[in-house]
Amino acid sequence: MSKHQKEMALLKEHLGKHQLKYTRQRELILDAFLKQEHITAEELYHQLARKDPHLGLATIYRTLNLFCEAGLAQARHFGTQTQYDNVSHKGHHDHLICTECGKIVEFENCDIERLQEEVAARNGFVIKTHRLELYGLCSRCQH
Amino acid sequence: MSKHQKEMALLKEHLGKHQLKYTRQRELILDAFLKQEHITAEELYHQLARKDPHLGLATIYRTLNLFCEAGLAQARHFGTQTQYDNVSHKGHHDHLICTECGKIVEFENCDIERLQEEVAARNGFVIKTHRLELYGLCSRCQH
DNA sequence: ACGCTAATTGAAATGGGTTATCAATTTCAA
DNA sequence: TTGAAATTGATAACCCATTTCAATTAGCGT
Ligand SMILES: [Mn+2]
Ligand SMILES: [Mn+2]
Ligand SMILES: [Zn+2]
Ligand SMILES: [Zn+2]
Repeated sequence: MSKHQKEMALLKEHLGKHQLKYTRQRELILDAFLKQEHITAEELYHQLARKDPHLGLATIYRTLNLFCEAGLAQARHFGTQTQYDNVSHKGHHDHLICTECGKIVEFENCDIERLQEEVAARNGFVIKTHRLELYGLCSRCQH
Repeated sequence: MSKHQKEMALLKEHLGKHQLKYTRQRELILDAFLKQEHITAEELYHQLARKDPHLGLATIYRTLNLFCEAGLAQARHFGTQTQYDNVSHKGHHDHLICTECGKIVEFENCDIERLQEEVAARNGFVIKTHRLELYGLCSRCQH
């Protein structure tokens, strides 16, 4: 029995509802994707090149977008590329980014998260996702 | 005396500090930019095409990036394009975005801003800018 | 005012990430 | 098993933004 029973079931449910097919490529990509917390299409492409050198980059993109629609993944534009977050990993975090050297620090702050919910509620919104990025200079680049 | 005395002074200060020049094009773009709350490079390009049909799009991009460095503007990737916010117009604000109907609510929350500073300080960063976007469903789209 | 040098410009080419196209292949329900 | 419909991989197209480069211009020292 596979380790990712639940996610595979979720995907197959989505496929069934939309007359989509469960292909060898989708299985391959799903397996690789679920091992990650978050990954880009290019990274996944290079990882999978070993298992199947003929797997196309377009298929990776198509499949990751499919995962988003099925609720398995969540796209997050980061810098120039798109990160696809594995929703089944619970580790939400935000980012501190040094505009000088590119250093990135991940952080989590539940007070901020709570205040975001309050702001949303005050405006009648229900938040599904969010992005918080702080740009500045790291300690090394301040001099 | 121009209406945008303060912003022009800020720009000229930045130019002086970096051996940059005050050109006809930069003056033209500054005037048009300061009339907006936020605008894309393409929009500005079309607006200014009437005043100077030879003004190049590359110059618009270069100048808007210059404005960002001088602190007059703030770039915000929104949808597929980049919005350049006029900092003097509204001051800083963040966004609540409905993923269903596209409704956008601007908000400001100084508690969140303060906590951001704390997170940054704890990691040795000095924040220059940030972006906070909350995606979800507005009250109308929740049904 | 003049001349020099470095910054700036416009037009066009280039870039990077993503999506569209399309003929060949594969899935899966009948 | 069969065949319509979905999928695939290779590649072209996209789109916004940046880079290139020769010609022009700004602005300092004289
Ligand atoms: Mn967060
Ligand atoms: Mn803010
Ligand atoms: Zn740094
Ligand atoms: Zn809505």
